[in-house]
Amino acid sequence: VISSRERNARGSGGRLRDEIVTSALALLDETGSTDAITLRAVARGAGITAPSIYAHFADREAVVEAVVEESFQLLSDSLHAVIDPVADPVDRLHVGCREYLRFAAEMPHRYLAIFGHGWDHRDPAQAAMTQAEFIDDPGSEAFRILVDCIAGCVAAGRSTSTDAFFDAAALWSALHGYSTLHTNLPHFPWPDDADLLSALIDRLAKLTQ
Amino acid sequence: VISSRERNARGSGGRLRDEIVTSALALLDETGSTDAITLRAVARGAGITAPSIYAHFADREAVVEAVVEESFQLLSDSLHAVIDPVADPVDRLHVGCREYLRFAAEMPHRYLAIFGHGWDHRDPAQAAMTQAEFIDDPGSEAFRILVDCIAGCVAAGRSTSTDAFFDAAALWSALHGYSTLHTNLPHFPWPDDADLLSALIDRLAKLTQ
DNA sequence: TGTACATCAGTGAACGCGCGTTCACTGATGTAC
DNA sequence: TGTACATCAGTGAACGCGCGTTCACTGATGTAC
Repeated sequence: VISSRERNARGSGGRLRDEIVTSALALLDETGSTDAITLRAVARGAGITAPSIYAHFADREAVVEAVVEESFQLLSDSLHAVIDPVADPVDRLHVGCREYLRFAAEMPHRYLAIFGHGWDHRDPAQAAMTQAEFIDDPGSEAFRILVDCIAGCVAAGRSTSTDAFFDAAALWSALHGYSTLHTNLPHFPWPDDADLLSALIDRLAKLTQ
Repeated sequence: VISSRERNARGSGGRLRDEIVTSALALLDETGSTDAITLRAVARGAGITAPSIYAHFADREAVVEAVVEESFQLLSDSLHAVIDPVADPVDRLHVGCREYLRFAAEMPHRYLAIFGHGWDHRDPAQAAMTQAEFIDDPGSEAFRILVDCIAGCVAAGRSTSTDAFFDAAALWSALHGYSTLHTNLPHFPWPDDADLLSALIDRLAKLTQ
């Protein structure tokens, strides 16, 4: 909570906007639900009054959307930062998956905000996309990386996959399920993290040893 | 919404309790979040006034807990109903997993109420359990069935798994991830349902063809 | 250099709402005499 | 068989709360003359 703040300078349109998003992200991290992102709580955290938010966002929902978008961008950036485009494809796949799990484990609430409810961002109530459409969509960053890694393994003769999209969907499902179950059921006697991850990757990406 | 109702007879302690849980389940099914289970809305649905609920539940949280427990019981019962104990172990595994996905697809909100947030039911803030403790816990019904199916495949020489618990955890993660992603991202160009399920089972339970 | 003014970031009071929970109560029903 | 009474399922008003959103406003700051 910011107790006192100086009024922003004249042309500083974006500054308060960022502070609002930062405050909203903090609320999400603390409480674990986007429901906790109320305009009054966000304003409290940013050291302003609630009506000020309307200069930067249409309504409460727009603030939540910005939070989700920011979180998704952070996930994409994390994955890109960690994947060396010229490294061994099997290594790239392992490193990328490990980073994905790390993000989900360290920022579970942001991860759930992205994939846990809805995914209405992009297009509301529209028909399903084809695989080609989905791969070309700018919002599919994270999944595209996964498909590319598996295709790279196939090209290098390290995977027997005959359908990189299919196997990427299978692996993504497993990564997502492991992440969310691990977060929500900490009492479960989980096997060793690295062993389980390796098993999921090896078997679902059909890697050859 | 029940518009009119007769007063319950004298010794009918459980009747209103059941009607309250039914109303709460309907709210969950309609709105998709346990947050929608408010005492006033539950009462409206049951045709009573909100304070009447306190005769049967300590507070709002107790109602939500009852809803989650009821949902979990339904899942366990569905799995048991569908698994023939004397059938071919590979078939049992497939049938059980398919039923699991069916439950999650047809009652996505109940499924998420069970596994989506917390899992505090059982023991709050307690240490992780050992595998043996978890398997013996009466609340582990669904997972125990999965382990048993895989162990059955191994015993029949149809699986090369050397650690049924490990592989069950992997398969469960994948089933859970596929279920929740499928619910939350209907726009994603999912591969054929049966193909993906077969791939997950075959590879993660290490079935031999 | 000095002053009037337009701009605009942010305020503070107010609205109507649905909520969880409390409290004193009502009135039908089964039972004791 | 008739009547007084205890039981108890359920009511209705009220409380204080935090919420999203609106509205007229204030007051510091940059700019035009």
